[in-house]
Amino acid sequence: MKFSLVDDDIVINCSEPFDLGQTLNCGQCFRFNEVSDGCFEGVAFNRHLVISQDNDKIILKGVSKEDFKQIWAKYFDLDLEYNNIKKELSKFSDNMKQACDFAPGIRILYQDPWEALCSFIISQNNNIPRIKGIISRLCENFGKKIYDNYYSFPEPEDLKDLCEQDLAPLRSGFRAKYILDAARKVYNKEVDMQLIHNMDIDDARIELQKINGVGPKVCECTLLYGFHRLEAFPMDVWMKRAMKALFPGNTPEDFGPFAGIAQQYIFHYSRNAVDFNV
DNA sequence: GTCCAGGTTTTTA
DNA sequence: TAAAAACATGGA
Repeated sequence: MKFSLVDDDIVINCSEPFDLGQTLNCGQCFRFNEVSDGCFEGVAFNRHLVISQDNDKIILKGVSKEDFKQIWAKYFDLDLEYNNIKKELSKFSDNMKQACDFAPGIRILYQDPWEALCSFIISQNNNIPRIKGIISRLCENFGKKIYDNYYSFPEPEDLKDLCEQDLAPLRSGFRAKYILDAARKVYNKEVDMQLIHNMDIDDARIELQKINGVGPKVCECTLLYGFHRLEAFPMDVWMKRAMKALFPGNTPEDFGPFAGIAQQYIFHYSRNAVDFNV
């Protein structure tokens, strides 16, 4: 997508679907908040970002050309042509088309793999407001201050020597021991996040599930949102309901190489538009 | 007080 | 093996 430097800001002129609210509030990331109408503030890749949308323009405040190219263009997946992908997905069935059309501006973020892993460990048997709270406290307590009240996501190294008691301020419950196991195994490369990038996806699945507290669902979320493996297909309670009601008999593989994108549209659509009681 | 939340592990039959 | 129960916490 085309962008320009205006004063000290980056302005994206959207030629492809991109809705900031839909993208940041569809349950794939937990560190951005809407601070005013259409304006979001948060942290990713150790950088504080203020980003807002005005129709087809998206403005990244005070962002340099270098940071935009190296960090944010990749984070917001700006090189992928979602129009083409959604056109293909919509052919799958009428329900798939409905899901694509419900929130057409969703893009799959390319987050930091470790942050995605840790975030979705915290997400298990939990609700989104509380997930955000726990992650926020994790960053405040163990990350580095970046700007004002904004903190970086702590690295495995920052957590590896802690004990469960040290994580008590997070109020993460039984997930604390999982966070620590993940930090240790990623730090000592028992689970090598670099190698996972180039692994066959089934090997990557086995690798990630070496971590205590990481099962199929957390694993798929990590692969999709942290490694940008767009064929990964997280099956949570919502997706199970949706598959049964809207895609009976289908499996994730049926959706093809961009199944993960299909999943995100279905997930958001099911949570916000489908009444499963009828 | 009960139920539930983008699940996984542990226990039980 | 497969199905329950347990796991912390907090809001509805």
